[in-house]
Amino acid sequence: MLATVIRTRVSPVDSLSPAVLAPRPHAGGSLADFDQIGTVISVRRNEALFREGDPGRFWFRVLIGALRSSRLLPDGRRHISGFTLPGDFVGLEDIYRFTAEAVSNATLMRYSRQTIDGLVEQQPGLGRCLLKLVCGDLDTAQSQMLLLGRKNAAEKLASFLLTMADRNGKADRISLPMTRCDIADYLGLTTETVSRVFSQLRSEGVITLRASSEVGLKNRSALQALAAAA
Amino acid sequence: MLATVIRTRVSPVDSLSPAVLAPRPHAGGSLADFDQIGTVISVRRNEALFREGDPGRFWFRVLIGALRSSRLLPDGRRHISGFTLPGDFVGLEDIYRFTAEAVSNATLMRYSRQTIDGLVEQQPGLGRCLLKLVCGDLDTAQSQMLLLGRKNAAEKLASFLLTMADRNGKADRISLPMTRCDIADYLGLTTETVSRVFSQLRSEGVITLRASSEVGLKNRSALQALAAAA
DNA sequence: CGGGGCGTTGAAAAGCGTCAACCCTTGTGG
DNA sequence: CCACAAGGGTTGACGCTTTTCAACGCCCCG
Repeated sequence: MLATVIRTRVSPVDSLSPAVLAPRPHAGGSLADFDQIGTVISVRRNEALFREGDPGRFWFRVLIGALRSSRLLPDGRRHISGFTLPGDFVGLEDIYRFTAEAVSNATLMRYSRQTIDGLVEQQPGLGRCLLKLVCGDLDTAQSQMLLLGRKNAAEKLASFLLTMADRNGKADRISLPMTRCDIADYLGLTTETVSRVFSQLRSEGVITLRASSEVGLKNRSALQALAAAA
Repeated sequence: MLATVIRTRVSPVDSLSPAVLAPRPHAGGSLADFDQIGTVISVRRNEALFREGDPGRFWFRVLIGALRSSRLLPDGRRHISGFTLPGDFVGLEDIYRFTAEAVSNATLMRYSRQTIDGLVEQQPGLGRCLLKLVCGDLDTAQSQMLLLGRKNAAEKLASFLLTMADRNGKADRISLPMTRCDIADYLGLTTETVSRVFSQLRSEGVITLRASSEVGLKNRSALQALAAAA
């Protein structure tokens, strides 16, 4: 096991773009209050932020980089329930229900759960914000269940690429921080199948791949047709 | 489209067992306050309580019967994100994210969202209760994603049967209110595969089937071994 | 008595997984 | 500076699980 998975460093917070630090649109304004009470920390690629079953003493928000939230079956099969990207929160539970690891070197804000509970006690609007955040996560989870249970490999990858593009500022080129294996464990596929569908989409001219992690969306409507609903 | 999906009837609430009306163990005591402000309604099998995209004006709790929450792809493929059984809540969103229909004739408590918001405003503990409820739903959803993405048909059905038995009071015989098709759409399978796995488990002596909806758990540890983690 | 919904079973097909080989990049140590 | 190892990615061949398509039985209700 890793000895110390969380290491505190001096904050590079001044170099962050304001857009990243601003609350997410649907989160409501009050979340900005949290910026006062957080600590900036860093985690390195593949380090765990917390593990399934740990007491949930902190809440986190990604500033730079990306996290993955995963669960394991006893025989080692893994599923990734989500990726946490800049601006997103993770870890609002009494006891963590999954393991959170860094997909790439990442910089985070860490909020003490006690402090948050205190703030919520004072400002009831903040509680509504948290409730909305978790309801949004639930909505996302239900979309993902539809994907996992009812979409084929190409539809899964198309949905994934469109979602990543949207979260990445709706650009037509995305830089994927996670490996093919991470994507496979997120979509309920194997790395080989993910790789094959990437190749297939490229050969059809739907996407470009200048490097394996650099995806250009050449034909968005084709992707949307594949993704069907999302 | 159904003209009136919600019909109010005189309450048969006196006939309910106290266990059903009591708050769920992990929900905290304050939820009992809601019993004062609700209306008892009935829905008939296959009637919709609300539909994806409707404004979320009510919150519901099942007293008798069962509901299914489902989403559709444009071509008709369906996924059921969950079943709502006696004691469970459903519909805590600004805008409903899925369609809720009755799996069997059902009796529900209906709470106005406005009234709930007012109560939460007065009692901050209530907000924490709701947050915990939604976090629990998120936990369940993530387990289900692991199931959908990484378990095979037999493992899926074993997990499902054990979960249903637990929710049904941990008995060794369960009466399934939903059809094979509902189960299939919940587990990301087809009705044929569900039926085949039922037959296979019966032929292995793991379960009994006196009727297609009456399942006896003969060999719980075999089911648990199949379900692996859940 | 008849019809429709639901469930079961069989045979064939397809999609995805498994296994294996190979390439490329990166980083490490001699 | 180069050699080599390790991790990630791609591609091919093959096989298995699940889906698809079809037929049929059962039960309930009109």
